[in-house]
Amino acid sequence: MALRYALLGLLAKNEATGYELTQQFKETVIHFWTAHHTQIYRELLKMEEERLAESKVIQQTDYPDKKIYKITDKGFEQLLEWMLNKPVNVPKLKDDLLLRVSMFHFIPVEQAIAFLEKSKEHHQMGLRMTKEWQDEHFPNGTFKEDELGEYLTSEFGIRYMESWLSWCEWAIDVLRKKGEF
Amino acid sequence: MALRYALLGLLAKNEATGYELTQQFKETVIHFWTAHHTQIYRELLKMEEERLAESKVIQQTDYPDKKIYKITDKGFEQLLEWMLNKPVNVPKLKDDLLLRVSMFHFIPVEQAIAFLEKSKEHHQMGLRMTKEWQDEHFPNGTFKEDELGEYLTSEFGIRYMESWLSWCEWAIDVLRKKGEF
DNA sequence: AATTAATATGTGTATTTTCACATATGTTTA
DNA sequence: TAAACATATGTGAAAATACACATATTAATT
Repeated sequence: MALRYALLGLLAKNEATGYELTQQFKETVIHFWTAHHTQIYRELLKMEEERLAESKVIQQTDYPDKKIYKITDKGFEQLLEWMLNKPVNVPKLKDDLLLRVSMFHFIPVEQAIAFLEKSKEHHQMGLRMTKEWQDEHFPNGTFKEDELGEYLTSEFGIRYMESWLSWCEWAIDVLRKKGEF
Repeated sequence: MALRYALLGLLAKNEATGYELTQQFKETVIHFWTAHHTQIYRELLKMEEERLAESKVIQQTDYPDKKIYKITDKGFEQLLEWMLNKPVNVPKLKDDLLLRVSMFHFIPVEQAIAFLEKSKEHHQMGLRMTKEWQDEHFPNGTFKEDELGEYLTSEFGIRYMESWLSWCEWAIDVLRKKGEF
C-alpha cells in the first residue's frame, strides 16, 4: 500500500509519467524504497481508477506516446491522512550480500574478501553519484521549501553508504587478520 | 528464493524448529533480512519436500509438539552452490519512516520532529539490545570459527543503527533551525 | 482473578513484487 | 555496421510476502 504514497508524494510535487517516476525512484527514492517499473505502472492505473490521480495522454511521433499523471485533491487528502494518522511500519530489508556475509565461515577467506571488495566498490560508486546529485541540487547546502525531504533522505543515503564503506574496510581487516593464521 | 538460503545457513549450524528460526531472525538475521513467521514455516515445508532439510517431531505434553529441522547433504550442497555461483542481488529496502521524511515539507515542523524523535528512540533501543547481544556472544571481541558471520553482521547492525541515530540528530537539528524562521 | 506473554505450528486468502515477454523508434557507442 | 541504450507503457503468470485466523497450555504479570 505504501508504494502508492511514495508515488503520490512525488506527484504532489510535479506531474509526471510512469517512466519519469521510475527514474526518480532510481535517483532519490532508492535511499528508502525499491520498486520495479512494472509495479509502478500498475499502481498508477489503480490510483487513477480510485481517482487519486488523473492522466492525460501526450501524443508523440518520435517516441512512444506518454501518459502524464497529476495528483487529485482526493489523492492529496489521502496522502496527508496516511502521513499523519497511519502507523509507521517497521522497515523491511533484504540484503543478499549481508546474507552471504552471515555464512562466510563456509567459504575460503579470499573468496569472502572478494565479495566485500566488490560491495565496497559498489557503495563507493553509489556514494560518488549521490554526492554529485546533492552538489547539483543543493549547492552549498541550500534547498527550497519542497525539497526538504529530498535533502534529508539524500543525506541519509550518503551517511548510509559511508557507513557501509567503513564497515567493509573493517570486515576486510578482520578477515585478513584471520587469514594470517 | 533467498529466504531458503537464510534458513539453510542457520540450519547448517544447528538443527532448529520453525519457532526457533523465527526467534533467530528477530535476533540476528534482522540486520539484513526480514521474514514473517508464516513464511518461514511454509518455506521449511517446501524445503523438506525437496529434501534440503528433514524433520523429526518431538512430542511434548506441557507445550505444543515441535518439529526439529536438520539440513541434509543436498541442502548443504545447494547452499554452497548458491553462495559461490549465484549473482548477488541488489539490496531491497522498504522504510516507512524515511518515506514519510521524504514528504516532511507537507507537515508542520513539530510533527516532523516528533517522527524523528520516535525513530531515534527506536534505534537507540535496537542499538542497546544489539550491543548487549554482542557482549554476551563475543566477550572482548572473540568469536568461534562458525560465528564469523554473526560477528560481522551484528557489527554491521550496530554501525547501521549508530549511523541512523546520528542522522536523526542531524535531521532534527536541520528542522529546528528551519522552525526558527 | 484476569490479562498478557511465551511456547509452537500452521491454513486460507489477499496483496505485493518480480519475471519474462511484447512493442517501436531514435541516438549513441564500440 | 552492429549492438546497446534511452524512450515509453504495459500484460500474464509466478513467486514472495503479509494478514487474519485457528489451536492449546503454562507462566508471569497486573
